[in-house]
Amino acid sequence: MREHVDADERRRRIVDVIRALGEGEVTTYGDIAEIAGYPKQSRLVGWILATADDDADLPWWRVVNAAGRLVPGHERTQSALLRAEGVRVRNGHVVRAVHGRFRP
DNA sequence: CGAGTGACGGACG
DNA sequence: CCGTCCGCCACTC
Repeated sequence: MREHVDADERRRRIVDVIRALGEGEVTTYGDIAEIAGYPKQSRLVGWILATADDDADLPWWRVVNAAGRLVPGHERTQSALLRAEGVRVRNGHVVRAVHGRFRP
């Protein structure tokens, strides 16, 4: 029982951090995990986003990996959404965000 | 219970 | 830039 609660807690905190991302703000999986209080657990963030419902109200397009690489299979959609917020994207990578922790 | 997998990351070659 | 290892969590077989 304890385990399930902890896992749910982690998921909840991470989702909250992602929801807090604003326009033009780009952050990495690793930073989200760290901000949520679970450093080094970037895979957990990726898993949560990958299994999240489409109507989960999560700005997934503002999350990229440490190299700035866009989500495999969603580059078109993601780059369009990011560019609409003023984020510079090139060759499937975020070159420069308006806000956020991501730094090339 | 162990191996494999994944929208990850960092160290190495 | 690519591939390999290892570490991390959750989940499937």
